[in-house]
Amino acid sequence: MPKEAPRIAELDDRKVKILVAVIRNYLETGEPVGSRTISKYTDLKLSSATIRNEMSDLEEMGYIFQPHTSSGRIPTDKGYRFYVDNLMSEKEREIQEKEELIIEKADKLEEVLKQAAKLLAANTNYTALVSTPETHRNKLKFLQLSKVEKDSVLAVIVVEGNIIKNKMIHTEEEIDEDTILKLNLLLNTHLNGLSLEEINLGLITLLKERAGIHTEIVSSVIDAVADAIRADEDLEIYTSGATNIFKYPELTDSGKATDIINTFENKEELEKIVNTSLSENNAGRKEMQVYIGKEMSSPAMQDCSVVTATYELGDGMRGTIGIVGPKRMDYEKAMGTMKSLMNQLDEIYNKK
Amino acid sequence: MPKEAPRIAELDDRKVKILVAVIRNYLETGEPVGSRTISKYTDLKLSSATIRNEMSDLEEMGYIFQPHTSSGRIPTDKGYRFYVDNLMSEKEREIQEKEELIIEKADKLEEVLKQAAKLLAANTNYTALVSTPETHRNKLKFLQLSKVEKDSVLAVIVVEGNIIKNKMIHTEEEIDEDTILKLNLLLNTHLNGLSLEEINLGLITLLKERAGIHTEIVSSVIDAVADAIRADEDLEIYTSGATNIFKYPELTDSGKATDIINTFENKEELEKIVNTSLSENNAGRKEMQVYIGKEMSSPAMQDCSVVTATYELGDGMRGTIGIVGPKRMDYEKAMGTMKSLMNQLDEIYNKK
DNA sequence: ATTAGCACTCGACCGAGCTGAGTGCTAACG
DNA sequence: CGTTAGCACTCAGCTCGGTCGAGTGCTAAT
Repeated sequence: MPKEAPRIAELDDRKVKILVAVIRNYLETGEPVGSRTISKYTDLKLSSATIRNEMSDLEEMGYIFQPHTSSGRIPTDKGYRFYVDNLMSEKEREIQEKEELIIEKADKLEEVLKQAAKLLAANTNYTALVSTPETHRNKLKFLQLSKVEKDSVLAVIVVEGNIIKNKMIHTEEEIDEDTILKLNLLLNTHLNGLSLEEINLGLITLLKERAGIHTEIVSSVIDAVADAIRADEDLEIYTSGATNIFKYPELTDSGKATDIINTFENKEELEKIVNTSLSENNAGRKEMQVYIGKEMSSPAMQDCSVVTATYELGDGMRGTIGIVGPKRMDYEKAMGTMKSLMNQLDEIYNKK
Repeated sequence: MPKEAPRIAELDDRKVKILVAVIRNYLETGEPVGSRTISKYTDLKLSSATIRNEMSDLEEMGYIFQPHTSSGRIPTDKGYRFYVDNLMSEKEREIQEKEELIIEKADKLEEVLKQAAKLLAANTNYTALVSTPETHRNKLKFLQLSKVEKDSVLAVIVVEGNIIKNKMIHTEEEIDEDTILKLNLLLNTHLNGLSLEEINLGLITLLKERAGIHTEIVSSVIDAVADAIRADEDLEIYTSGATNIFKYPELTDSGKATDIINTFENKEELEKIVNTSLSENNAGRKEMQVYIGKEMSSPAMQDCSVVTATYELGDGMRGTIGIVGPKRMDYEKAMGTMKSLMNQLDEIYNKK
């Protein structure tokens, strides 16, 4: 959704310098920045009056604006966008080298992700957001039914990437060991190696026909298994450091913070962000996305920016990691820390 | 931790009536209540002056206090305690009948609990808190190792209550099917029916000795299984409606809300609450506990009250459900809704 | 024992006035 | 012609004093 960055040509060198000065300053202080400040802050030797003229131009072009008449300027979304797209290479690299996040290798992916979120939040002072990977393109690796009790059968399903699913299936009547054995064979020969999304309703009915034995139980067990396989809607999203947003006054006032935290509690909104990030990444091949203010659909987020990245675990499972902060967040730092984290995840899961 | 309720005798009838009036009024309005208000609000025909005298007494006894000189009174923790312990039977019953929460039966316990939290929060306008049950006293019902790949074995463990645990075990060298079969037999004969806490280190070493085959792999596999069994520290706590606390001005100011929400993010503090509730319930046989302000250890919670209850799923698994709100929360309603919810959980899991 | 009355306290609210940061415009300057 | 100095103007934020009203404590009368 981020529009193509405006051609640099639109702004002459001096305007760019002034714009950067405004933005940098605002990022630091969080307060509107005036012409006088800039005439000192920058190396270009110009009086405040001149700066004022230039700023007036910049305002007309939509890069900055005044919150009220005769106060300093602050960047617009367009201003930030320009900054993010064109003007932040050196500083970022610098930070990235310094950052040293250390993820402890944990047994469960879930734990690692939670930890990653925590680290990210702690290191940036923004809110971190991590989604579990989508698995529906993954291939079935192992499937087994076991009789646990007279009337219950446990289905264990392992897909590539060692994601394990369980389903306890209650049966009306007792089901004998022999049938289970046959079912195991049947299911394995037909489903093994298929990706989860390939296992659809058509295939299942076909399977039932071939089953040979046509009792109710068998059919219902197969249904249950199919259910479990398809139930990959368990996309979880963890957040950490939600209260960090209270550190930024412009988000604290008038219930904005409440709205934002509510959004964090509400999966659907988060999913949108995660998903656009995933698809964007898929198309664009950029490793990180930045969404600024209105570039996000969610109304509660209009005063925020989000930096997202897509992580990829060897077996093609992809998930999203995000940092949510105020629009005046330190993009360099956020992106630097993010990159550093991605590198680590890479090391853990892909180098092996 | 809640102290024994003061004997009613300490307060004569009239004082009780006045105290109740103060509390009820404050619960509704959230503002200090004065003598004049009460002289109207109650049926006892007394002038404000008399009320003032009585209130002065009540203040001396520690049931109410003035936020600043010459403003109305608000209840102290002691006041609330008295109210909760002695004075709220009729209204509660009434509400409880009206409440109709409907939990959809879901496959996974986890989902049901999350849903319960959501319902609770939505219905009360407070924050809900649900812990997954502890399982360490549960008995092992089913254990199975399966070879998934050359170098990995999957352990599936089912305990009473149909809690399923998985552990993927990577082995250095390939392990043959035969060994797995033997291991399955070994583990099952020795561990089946034991409660998780009975499976300790001693037992495991004993088991290894009896194993007969003494290769490294076997030993490491057994260790991994034991690990998985003991790893019941995955006590999860879900919260819902965290931002509801913003609805109560006395919690919103001066970063209190932030502290509270932070506490919600932080498991350890929550665990404390959950655990005291569990043990309290164990001892006292009361179905619900109320903790008011300083009765909780967590400093961030000193301005809150919590209503907790312990749910019990057939197989002896117990967890805690809580409602967190301001001290001036509507205890009747909270307890009523809670009770109603517990009844439903009971129906789902215990009536079968 | 209860009540009416009175003086007093104190937070909340409101408007006035001041200040300082910042602007836009104009005229002068190199 | 771009740049600058100067000036009038705007406006948010702060402080100050005054008023208001709710509420109390105390005393004297019932």
